[in-house]
Amino acid sequence: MGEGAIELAVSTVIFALQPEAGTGRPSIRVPLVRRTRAPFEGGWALPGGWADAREGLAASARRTLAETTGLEPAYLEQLYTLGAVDRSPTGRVVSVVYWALVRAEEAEAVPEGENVAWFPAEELPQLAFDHARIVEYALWRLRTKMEYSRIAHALLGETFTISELRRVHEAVRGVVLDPANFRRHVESSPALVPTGERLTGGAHRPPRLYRYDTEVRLADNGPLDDTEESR
Amino acid sequence: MGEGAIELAVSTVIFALQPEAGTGRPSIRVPLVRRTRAPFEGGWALPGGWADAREGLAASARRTLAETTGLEPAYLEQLYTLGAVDRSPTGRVVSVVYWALVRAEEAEAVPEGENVAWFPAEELPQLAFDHARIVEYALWRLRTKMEYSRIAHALLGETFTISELRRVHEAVRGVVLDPANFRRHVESSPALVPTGERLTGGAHRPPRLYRYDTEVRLADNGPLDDTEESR
DNA sequence: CCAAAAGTGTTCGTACTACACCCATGC
DNA sequence: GCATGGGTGTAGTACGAACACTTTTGG
Repeated sequence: MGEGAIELAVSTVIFALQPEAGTGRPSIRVPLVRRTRAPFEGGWALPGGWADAREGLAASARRTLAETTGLEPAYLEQLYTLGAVDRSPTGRVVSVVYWALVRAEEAEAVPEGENVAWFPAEELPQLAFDHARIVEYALWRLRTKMEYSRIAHALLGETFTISELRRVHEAVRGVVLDPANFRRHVESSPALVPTGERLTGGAHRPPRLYRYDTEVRLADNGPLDDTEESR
Repeated sequence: MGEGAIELAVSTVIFALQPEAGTGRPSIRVPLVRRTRAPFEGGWALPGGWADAREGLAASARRTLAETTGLEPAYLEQLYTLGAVDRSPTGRVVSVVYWALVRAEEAEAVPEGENVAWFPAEELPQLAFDHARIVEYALWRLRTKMEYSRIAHALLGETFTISELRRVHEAVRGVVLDPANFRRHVESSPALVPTGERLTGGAHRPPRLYRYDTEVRLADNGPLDDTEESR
């Protein structure tokens, strides 16, 4: 036993919401980086890099993310570990994949260029390795988890209106939600606390602003929660 | 970058139902193996071993399982990848952990001895490394998933009665279920098909036997399903 | 016939859906 | 004052929990 021929990599699927060009409606976007080395040199791939023996896996994810895109996600969770024998043409690579959510404001700050660009999650270019399937899985996970947990707020700013929160759900889950029922649904959670402030400057009745109680965990990840993950 | 100092291991948490000694009610059991090497020599640990560069991760899980316990699980799914820097005293080890279900009949066939033994999932001995937390997480996952998927049948034989299925749910989820409502609930699934046979030999009215349609997937694992997993 | 599990029927409460309606603000 | 999104009220419905009741076997 004891085999040294396996290299360990870490990749992250990052999601952010950005207003669509035509309509102003938010849509899911994913940042990709251009590969500067073979294999797939010049092709698009998920941000990531090699795991470092001196740091935990989540720390590696955060570090490689910062190095390649400059992003520091509000939410980070392990997704899956891929280890098919033939997934890299250069040798045996096992990838621990994370998925992350960043707030719209922070996503803006990423300097788009030749090496980093945001793509609509539904219209990705050809991706290196098995990264296309990874993104697909991450998207499925995001959608599934948004239905039963409160991760949506990791895509928003510190405070937000109920409409903004609803539009996040609508964009991610691809549905249209009844404003009245949605309001009651999220207001029933004690984690959603009104700030007392209102959002002024809009064209109509100024909506109340809310924030999430940070004491309450975003999602129930079971006994393995807040270990090296979950921020 | 490119760091070779990380060793990659694979472990599996296996669950089976075995009738309790006192009452005849089924209870969740986990097989553990005795460590034959330092660190934690002589202590109990999860079955596993080193990943082999020539096989996929799930294949490594199946192989190490067969080598250490002789078991070939009916259900196998990736659980989590642990990679804290200090989780092994001998160096940096990253473990890809799987969880599995085996049928009661197959669990019987495992020769208990000095090196392998079944323990009630709630009363485990001191475990090596961070394996105690892993089992806790796997148990949480098993319970959560049993509520919304149909994995229960992986703990039963080819055919089974609705009562047997209900007792599996009761044992795993630790609840008492109404037989009438449970029946209606599972019968509403088209994947549960009556064989036409009845289980005779009991003391009372012979119940109908059912089996699961194997065409239907056990659980929705999203786009990453039936890759190298899910048998 | 009796005990006990198999299996059916019915009621009740809750939670979600749909939608009617009032409120408050900028223009 | 009117258009529009913010916010409240309410009736209809689907689904699960509780439980009474009938059926079928072995002893």
